[in-house]
Amino acid sequence: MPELPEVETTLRGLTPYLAGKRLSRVEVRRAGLRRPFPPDLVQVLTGARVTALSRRAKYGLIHTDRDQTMVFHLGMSGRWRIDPDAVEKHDHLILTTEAGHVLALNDARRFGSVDLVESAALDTWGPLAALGPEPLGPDLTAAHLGAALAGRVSPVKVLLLDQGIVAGLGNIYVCEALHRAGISPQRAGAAVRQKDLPPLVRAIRDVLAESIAAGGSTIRDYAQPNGELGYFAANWRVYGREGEACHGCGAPIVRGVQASRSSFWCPACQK
DNA sequence: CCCTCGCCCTGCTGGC
DNA sequence: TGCCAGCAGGGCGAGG
Repeated sequence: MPELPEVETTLRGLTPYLAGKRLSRVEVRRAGLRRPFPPDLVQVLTGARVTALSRRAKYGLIHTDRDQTMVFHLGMSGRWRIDPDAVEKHDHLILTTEAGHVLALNDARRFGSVDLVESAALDTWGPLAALGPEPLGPDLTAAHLGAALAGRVSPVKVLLLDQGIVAGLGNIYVCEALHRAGISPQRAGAAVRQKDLPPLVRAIRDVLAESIAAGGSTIRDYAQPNGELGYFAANWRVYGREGEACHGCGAPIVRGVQASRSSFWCPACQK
């Protein structure tokens, strides 16, 4: 499930193939994903040169020399396949570069998206404008988090999934960060104490940075046609571990549903 | 404004 | 072996 670290790893994998390169062919194989593809997608991208790649939250940005930026979201099952042996089911968009490399956007569940946005207006484009601070940047502070959680009755787990509070966290990394910080996902936002905030910020940063490092360590694999990513799964301490022993105290990890999504936590370590 | 819920979509898993 | 219900969940809109 692509969250911030997976999108970051994806962009690092794509950069050598796309940055500075001209797109010689753009093939759309279905009308769209979550939303229809922009009607002028092929026209705008064909012959365009990619000037840079970047990330905002879980969005990947492919900047071009045509004053338009292609913004993609991987949703639940999206991934880019690099130089695949053959076109596969769910390869919805295929870019070919001047150098002959093929990049296929594959998304079985089609929760992802592809948009074209005026490069000069990226910051004001709706989905990006509403985002909170980057968790690995300087703006995610204990003070910011404290202000965002203050007075909220929603569980801290649900609030951390809100992209307007912190941009880029998903279900897995929220569960992992809360475990590292010793905070129960069920605690109300308003019940997160001042002294809990710096450890929570640190936990968020640490788990994301460690996951990116793990993804980066398998970036060589990413460049293979099968496109498999290192998903950091071996390092999950609570996610998907219902009934297994907490690495910290040995108590069994429990699972609960919050806002229609699974939460995993250690009831002994997380209060 | 705050909060919850349901929808979208398909591959995988487990039960029978 | 085959069938099928249930589950996975990010973003977004509807409704209380």
